[in-house]
Amino acid sequence: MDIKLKVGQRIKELRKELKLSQESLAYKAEVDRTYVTDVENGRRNVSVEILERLIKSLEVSISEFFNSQEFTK
Amino acid sequence: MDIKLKVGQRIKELRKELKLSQESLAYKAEVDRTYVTDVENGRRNVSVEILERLIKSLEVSISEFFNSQEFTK
DNA sequence: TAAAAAAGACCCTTAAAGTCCGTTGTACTT
DNA sequence: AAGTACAACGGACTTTAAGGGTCTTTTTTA
Repeated sequence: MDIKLKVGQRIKELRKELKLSQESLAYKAEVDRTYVTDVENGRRNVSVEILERLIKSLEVSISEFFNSQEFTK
Repeated sequence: MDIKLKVGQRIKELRKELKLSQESLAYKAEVDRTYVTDVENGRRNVSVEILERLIKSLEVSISEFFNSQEFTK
């Protein structure tokens, strides 16, 4: 599966766990609301700096973020 | 520390383990020769698609790549 | 079941990612 | 001292990520 989609799904999963809306995640990570939509739907090829901000906003470490089935090959 | 530098150092570390030159890693990952230098030195804000190609070329999974001290916070 | 909130889609800029050319420095080899 | 391999650096260029406006659709909740 496409890496962009894997990342998007993982973000959505963690966001749901925190019961955040896309808009409030966007606010925390200081990105545009519509950008979060696009990322979650695998339409954005996110850079590591933006990804780091999103992951921090989801209150997990980077290794935790990627320590998930879809990233273990 | 800057995420770009953490990523760069991790790439360099794994590349050395494989005894690859920057150029042959670039060739495997199908990125530009000069780009690998910049990434390793923390001067590039890599996108996830390019990062995935680099990680694959380093013969580890994405979770293994990030399962390293500097990414566990 | 209507209104509100959240998510998604489309389209358009511009700032930055990524490429390609060359050159330079260093270390090792012959 | 010339030749080779590797890493680093710079400038110019092309492509695309990031951001934003606005509208539509879906989901939630009163």
